[in-house]
This record gives sequence, structure tokens and C-alpha cells, in this order.
Amino acid sequence: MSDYQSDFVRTIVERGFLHQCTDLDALDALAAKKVVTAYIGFDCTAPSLHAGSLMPIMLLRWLQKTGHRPIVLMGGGTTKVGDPSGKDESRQILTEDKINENLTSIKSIFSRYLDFGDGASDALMANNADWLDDLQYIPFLREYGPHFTINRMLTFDSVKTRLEREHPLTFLEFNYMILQAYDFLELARRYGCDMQMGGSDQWGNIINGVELGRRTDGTSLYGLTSPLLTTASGAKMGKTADGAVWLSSDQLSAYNFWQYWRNTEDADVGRFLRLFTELPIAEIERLEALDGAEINEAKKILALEATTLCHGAEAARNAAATAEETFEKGGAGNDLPSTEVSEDALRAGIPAFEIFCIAGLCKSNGEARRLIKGQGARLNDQPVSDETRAVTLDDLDASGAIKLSAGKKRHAMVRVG
RNA sequence: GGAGGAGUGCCCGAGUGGCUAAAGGGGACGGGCUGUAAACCCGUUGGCGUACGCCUACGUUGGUUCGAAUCCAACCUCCUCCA
Repeated sequence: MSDYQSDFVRTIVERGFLHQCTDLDALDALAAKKVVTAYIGFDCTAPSLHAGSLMPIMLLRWLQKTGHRPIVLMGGGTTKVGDPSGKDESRQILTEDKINENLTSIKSIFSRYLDFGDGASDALMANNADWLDDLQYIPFLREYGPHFTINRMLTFDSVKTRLEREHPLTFLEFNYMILQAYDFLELARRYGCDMQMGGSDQWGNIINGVELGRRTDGTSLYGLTSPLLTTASGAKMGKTADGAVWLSSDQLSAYNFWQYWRNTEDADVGRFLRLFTELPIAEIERLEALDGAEINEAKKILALEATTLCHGAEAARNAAATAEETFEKGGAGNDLPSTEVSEDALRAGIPAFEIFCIAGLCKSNGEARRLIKGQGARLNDQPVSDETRAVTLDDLDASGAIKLSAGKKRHAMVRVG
């Protein structure tokens, strides 16, 4: 573990970022003697990235921290094609406007994790629409087509699984891997990019780029993937009750982000601390060794560290304070989701099931009724037994708020506004 | 172009005229046990209404029938084999 020469390789190996590498020893040697430029591509299929993208982002961050240069490649062009890797079905085709909209809002996330600029190890952002949009079909085919054989492409998992499951794979999607391979070549030419990184499902795509570089330009390129992240009990990372764990506060509040990490399974704590925080390994080893309920302390540290990186120190502290107030003191922290209702409405009385919907704890009145019937609903920490019970001004507490809870973990405040 | 098969709720999948808001499983949510953990046990899982109830739903559109997810017709999509 410790016999690597470069800080970069040593770090990612000991923190668990490495799954496969085209030539780890050569990469290690390279990183020990020069500034390596490496990129990771990001889809623009949603307006924000989620926890699943966090590992690649941290990988870029470590790359930079160990003295190298990260490139964030926005898939403004490739998103128009759609990556078939790891998917049973084709993605819905997004409009160009939508893609650009997503791209813009995703960009801002990276500034929290990377330093952009013009220095040797300052990060760079590129958009593959810049070169893909204007490709000429026939010239492109003639120049790069001969380097790819269908025989080989059919052996890649992304293609193979579709065929085996008899799910359609369109020619559009089939082209994706060629475009991604070309991206790598383009980045190597433009910026001297040495390496492409990504999740393990990107291995095939990455290899294609490495080979294309060798065949066309005779350059030595490297590929490196990180393991597919699942929780210890096998679930995919990044899901909560309300959907994905988004990285932008517009989609998921810092408090909920903090909560996500706080609720990590015991068995994942050590692994996640290595991947999603920058605590020294020795400290992590101490934390993950905590027994029984004590490991909750480790989870709080994980949550604080991860939230600090994503949303800033202040937001993270507030989230932690809210959680402490809410869960450990049984009160209600400031960061809990809050909704306002009019004084008139409260004076008239709002049926209990309805106010749970208004507060966003339930998606429909029916769901709220079921919650109440199942004894999962509480108002100011008192169980709600009658679903039609009127919630009125009398229910406001001393601070002028009503605390609603759905289950033990989901809380929301209602205030007069 | 020809022949055959398929399209069901968040997902998988059963159902071939009424007892079907649709078996079963997964997921999700709630309860119990705990430590805001896992595992396990129990419950819930289309919308609206306090409720007897109403509405929407089995690819799409029409039709047969007292009554259709189930039968018929056309269309759309996908799969397999043949040309």
C-alpha cells in the first residue's frame, strides 16, 4: 500500500478510489515526476449532480490536492446522444435547451470542490459540445471509424447486456462510446490530458479512448476507474425518501444532505469517511473502530465533513445544530423545512391530513391519511389520532410555529405568514 | 415485405368476461426492536371525500356486452423467425 511513489496514487489507493487502472505502475511513475492532467466527464441529464457523482468529484479534488491538474468535462455534446452504459433502456432524449440549462446549473457545483484558474494545477472546465457539435460525419467516419471494430464494440458490457437482454440498443447510443473515445483524444490534443477517470461502468468507454489515442497519435494515455458505490446492504447510493441526494441546495437542503450522511449504515462508515471526507487515515481508523452506539459520533463527523465540502462550513454547522436540537433534545432546529400558512386559514382550522400535505411531508391527502392511521404522524410531538382533527392557532407553540413529524426522521415546521 | 409473439400499477410479474384498484415479489413509507444503523417482525402502498361513495387506471382509439385488463377491429411500439 505504501510503496507508491506518487502522492496521488498512494492517496487514492489507501482511500478506496481505485477499482481498475490501465497501468498503475506507469501512472505512479508519471505522477511522481510531472503534473498529470486528468479528466472526468459529467452528463447533463439533470439540473444537478447527486451523491453518485460525488466519488468522481472527490477523485478530481484529490488529483488537484496532490499537485495535478483536473479537467471537468461537461457532456454538452454527448448528452445529446445518451450513454447506454449500465442502463436497460434508452434515455429519454433531452432537448438542447434543457441540456444547456442543466449544464449551467451543474457547473456551479464544481467551484466548491476545485480551484479553477490558469495555474499549473488549476482546474479547467471544458464542454464537448465545442468539438462534437461541428463534426463532419463523413470525414469523422473516415478518420476514426477504421480504428473501431464492431466485433470489439459488441464485447463491451454496455452493448453486450443490452443485446443479451434483448433490449433495443439504437445506433445513436451505439455511437456514444466512439464519441467519448474521441473526447479523450481531443482533450489530449488540446490540453495534454494524460488520463481519463470515471466510475467502473465507464471502463469500456475509457479503454476506447486510450486505444484511440495510441492508434491515431501514438500517445500513451491512462485510464482509471473507481468502484461502483453501493451501501453495505446492497442498495444504490444516493437515494432518500424524497428522491436523489442532490448536491445543489436548490434541490436538497444542506440539512437533508447532512441527514443523508448521518443515516449511513454502520458497515459503511469507514469506507465513506475515506471517500467523502479528507480526514487523515489514522483518524478514520479510530472512528470506524467505535463500537455500538458510539459509532454515531463517527457518522456525525462524516455528515459534518461531507456537508462542509458541499455546502460550506456554516451550512454544515447549522445542519448539525438543527439535527442535535431536533433529535437529541426533541425540539425543533432552525434548518427544518418550513412552510407558511395564512393566519385566516389557521383560524378556520386546517384538517390534519391536509396540513401534512401543505408542509410537504406527504404527496397526497390519501398518503397523509394513511400516515395518520398508521400512527406515524405527530403534531408538536403528540401523536395525531384523528385525521380530520382541525389544526388551529391554538396549536402554535411559544415561538409561533407548529412542528409536524412523519415518522421519526422527517420533520417540518409550519408558521403563520 | 411475410409468419409468429408481446405491451399490466414505481419496477418485475400473475391474471383470458362479473367475486379485480387488479395475486405474488421487489422497492418505498409507517409501526415494533434499537443507536436517527443493519438484520428481523407487523402494517400500508391510485386520486378525491368524515363516510355508504365517486373518479381515474391494465400500449392507443373505437366496437361487442347488462358487464371487459380479459372478446373483436384498426393503429402504435418492441421482440423472434423468414425474405
